[in-house]
Amino acid sequence: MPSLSCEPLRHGAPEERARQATPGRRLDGSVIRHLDFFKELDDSALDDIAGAARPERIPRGEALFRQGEPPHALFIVLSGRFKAIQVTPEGRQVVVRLAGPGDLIGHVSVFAEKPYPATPTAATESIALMWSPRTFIALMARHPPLSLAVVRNMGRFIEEAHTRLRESSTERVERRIAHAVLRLAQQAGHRVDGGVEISFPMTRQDLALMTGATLHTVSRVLSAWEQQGVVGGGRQHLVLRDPQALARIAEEC
Amino acid sequence: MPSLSCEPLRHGAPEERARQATPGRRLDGSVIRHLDFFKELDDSALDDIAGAARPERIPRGEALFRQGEPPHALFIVLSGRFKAIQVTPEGRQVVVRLAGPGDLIGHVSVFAEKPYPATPTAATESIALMWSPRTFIALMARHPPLSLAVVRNMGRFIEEAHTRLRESSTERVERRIAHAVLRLAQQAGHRVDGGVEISFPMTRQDLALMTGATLHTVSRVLSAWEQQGVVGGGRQHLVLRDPQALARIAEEC
DNA sequence: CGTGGAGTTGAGTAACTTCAAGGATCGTGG
DNA sequence: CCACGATCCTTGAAGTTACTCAACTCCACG
Repeated sequence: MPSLSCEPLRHGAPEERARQATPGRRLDGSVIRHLDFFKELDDSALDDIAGAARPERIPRGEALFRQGEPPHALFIVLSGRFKAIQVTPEGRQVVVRLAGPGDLIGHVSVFAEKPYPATPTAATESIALMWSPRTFIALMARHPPLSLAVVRNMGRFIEEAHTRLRESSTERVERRIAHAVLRLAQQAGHRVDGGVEISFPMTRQDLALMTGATLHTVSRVLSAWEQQGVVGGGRQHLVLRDPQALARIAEEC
Repeated sequence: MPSLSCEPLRHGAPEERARQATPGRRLDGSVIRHLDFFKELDDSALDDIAGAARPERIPRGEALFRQGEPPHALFIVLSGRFKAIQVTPEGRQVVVRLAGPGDLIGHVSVFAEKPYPATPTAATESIALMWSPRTFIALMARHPPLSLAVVRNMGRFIEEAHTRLRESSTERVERRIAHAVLRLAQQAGHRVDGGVEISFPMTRQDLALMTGATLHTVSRVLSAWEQQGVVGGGRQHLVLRDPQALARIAEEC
């Protein structure tokens, strides 16, 4: 791992965390039953798992935790969206990941017993469940299917990382952006008349951070696409008008 | 996932696999006890795990399996080195990973139940243990610490992927190469007089595939470093003469 | 109605790639 | 032992992509 010596990390705005933990009674399995992640688990396991969790509401713009902190918890997203931003020692940023309902956050650090590698910020108001490392590991030992679910989830995770890695080293910017937009549409798009809309605020800057391009290049590319009627929308708002055309741009032989 | 429609994948040379499975008796825990990966497991568990495995000897240049195949097994490296090469739909290659003793191979696909995403080729003569998916999943259920070990291992995996992802989108080629070489030295270097030697054949081409650069650029960069006395060696052979200098190149603010 | 975040667009340029040609090193078979 | 083909490596020159720098517009929101 590269040292952090070069420059003190800046962790975005220094706002205080004032998250709201819903107080009171233990949760039951019903809050997580619908999530794909838990589909192999039976009701009593679900109750056990949910019962050990603490729910948190995270307002837009707030972070679940911050890069560099020791991993004190792991989370699963119930609703909303997070973008995980990693800051390099030189102060550059990268969006390493987007997470939506059913995605685990922080598990990698918890299992590896290493500091969180990125800061996951709520892109929209979100709700997540939280467990302490020990609690969760105990749950895994108690419910083997949970282990398997974690492993499967991490597998998908790795696949995505490798896909992006491959893209970023073999593909030109325009294509990378096309892939990123298609992935976004798949993960977080909903149909509207005349296209698929990305259902959370997405700036050119974000797209740039996701593709390893600059804000400027992304803007130029999107402008060109807009003229061709491939995408639409403006200001933190993206609509895919012609997915086929975009797919062609992404895959062109 | 991008479709594979563009062009039929070429899988390198069409040599037949003539691997040698050591025949005969069940293995016992002694073959895996020394591996870091298994350090949380007790002797009876180790015997159980090793006993269910089949050892394979893989000569240099042979593949453990091929990209696109359904995952019929997962492996752990006992000795040797593999490089996992992914071929893009357009026919470009990327080295997504290097694996040495104690590393799992194929687990991601097995758990995700998706085709293998890359072809791991032995960079030197290697020995690996093999399990069928069902066997291994049963072992995990039987030995919770094994699950945990898998999860931890995948965690490190993800971290590395993210590090590379970040590097490849924020760093210039020279630095990416510096990081790659440092990582190599760390993972597979041994001290020799006047430096650290990478202990398996490593071509400029490989380095290029690992960093998303071209063979030519890598060659130029290494030539420059050689003149400065930072690295040495030739033809598939790399010696780090001045790790400090390289670290400076890699981290420079 | 002004302020700031978000986006656009142009001009210049650096970093890499591509193209091209040739040199070094290895293994193999005569 | 030497010639050979196959890899691997080097280096120059030309060409491109996408970045940097810079100025400007648009819009939302207080």
